[in-house]
Amino acid sequence: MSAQPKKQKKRIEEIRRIELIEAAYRIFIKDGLKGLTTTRICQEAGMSQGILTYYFKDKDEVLFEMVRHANRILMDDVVVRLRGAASRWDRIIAVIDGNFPESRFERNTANAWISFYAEAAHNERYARLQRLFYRRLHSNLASALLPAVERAAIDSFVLGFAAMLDGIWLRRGHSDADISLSQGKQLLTRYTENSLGTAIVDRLKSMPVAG
Amino acid sequence: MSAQPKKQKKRIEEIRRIELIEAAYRIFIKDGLKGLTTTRICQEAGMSQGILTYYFKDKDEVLFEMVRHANRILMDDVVVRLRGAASRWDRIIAVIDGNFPESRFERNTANAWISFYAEAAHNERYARLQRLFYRRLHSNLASALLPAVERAAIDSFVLGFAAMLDGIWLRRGHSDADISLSQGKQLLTRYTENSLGTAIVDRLKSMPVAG
DNA sequence: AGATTTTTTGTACGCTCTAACAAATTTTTA
DNA sequence: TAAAAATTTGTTAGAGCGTACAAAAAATCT
Repeated sequence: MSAQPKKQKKRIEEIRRIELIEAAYRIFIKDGLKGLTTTRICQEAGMSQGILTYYFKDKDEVLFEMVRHANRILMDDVVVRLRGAASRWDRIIAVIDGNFPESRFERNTANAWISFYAEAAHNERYARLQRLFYRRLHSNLASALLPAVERAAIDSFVLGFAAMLDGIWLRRGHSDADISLSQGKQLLTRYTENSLGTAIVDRLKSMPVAG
Repeated sequence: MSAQPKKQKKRIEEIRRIELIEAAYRIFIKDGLKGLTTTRICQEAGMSQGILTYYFKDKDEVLFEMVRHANRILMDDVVVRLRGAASRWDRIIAVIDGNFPESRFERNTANAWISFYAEAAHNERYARLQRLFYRRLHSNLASALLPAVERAAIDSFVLGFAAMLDGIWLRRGHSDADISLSQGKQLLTRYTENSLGTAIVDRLKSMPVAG
């Protein structure tokens, strides 16, 4: 067996896996975890049912990869914005804006993630992802605050920040009309300003990011 | 047909319905909506399977009544505290304390409600309940604020309040260790103080509730 | 009271959906 | 063209809901 076919095989396998993950993602956004059956995933991907367990151990593995995929889409947004941030305050705004992507802040996406949260209560793998997401948020915010705010205060601040963020998405799940993108951002920005106080906010605005 | 037997029938029917609803509630708190199968509900109630559709139209009706029952348990707490509130500020504290009942602020209960939120995305009856819950919260807070704060400001405040409240419960669903009861109350109290400002808070503290 | 009817309770079956697997078929590779 | 890989089709086993029906109990009637 030469290297060529082996590579080819690997390539096709990778392609199929990605196609299935993306198909699962589309269904996830449309109907949440509830709509995700093996049959529907394969159908959405334009393949026959049995193919799923050929490329994945089981359905759970697809869903797990799909959630990582879905999160990466959101996180890439944050990463790009963080790069463009000049001041430490801009970094916080980058986190806020990144967590409210124009094109994705809508009912279906919100509900999809809520269904993920609900599932995480019974699924340890999902729960671990959830913890990872939280640590990332904490780390992103801490990196903007750390020299100006002490650790304990940061922990408490992030706790409230995350709660407000999740709560806003939760409400968006009710209806697109209940809360708008700008209202969401405003609530989080105000929370941040109020929690930190004007003195620290002013300091953050004048502090460059380079360590 | 005399009135006596007819009355008797009504009574037994009501008893059985309540027994089933309470059984469903116990399972709901333990395992969320996911754990609620007809078989398990009847088993928990100490009855046989088929009984459920004799007293209810279908499973959905039991679940619907169960959610109302579950919400009433939480709301009674709020109502009692509201009665005991002397100042308008005390009414806000009553809403906060009532939404964090000592005995029920734990992982399982939180996750049960999250599973309800997830379901509401696809179930119009649940969605209507959700809206009702939100209106109640809005009304409770507005009745404490209305003379001192204008309508538009109240709407925005309640939006953030609800988001923070839901977000805190959501985090409690992750783990009992992530956030404590007192931390939760503190976050909401601080949010309220910061949003309204010390001037208004002071006014509310000195305003009696009697209209 | 004894028979008859109604109400209540318990059981069993059928239908649908789903995940996972196995066998058969097609396609690709050597 | 033979072997290997990729894909499809069909099967199996299990869970859950709802319904139909059987059994038991209670109420009513004569």
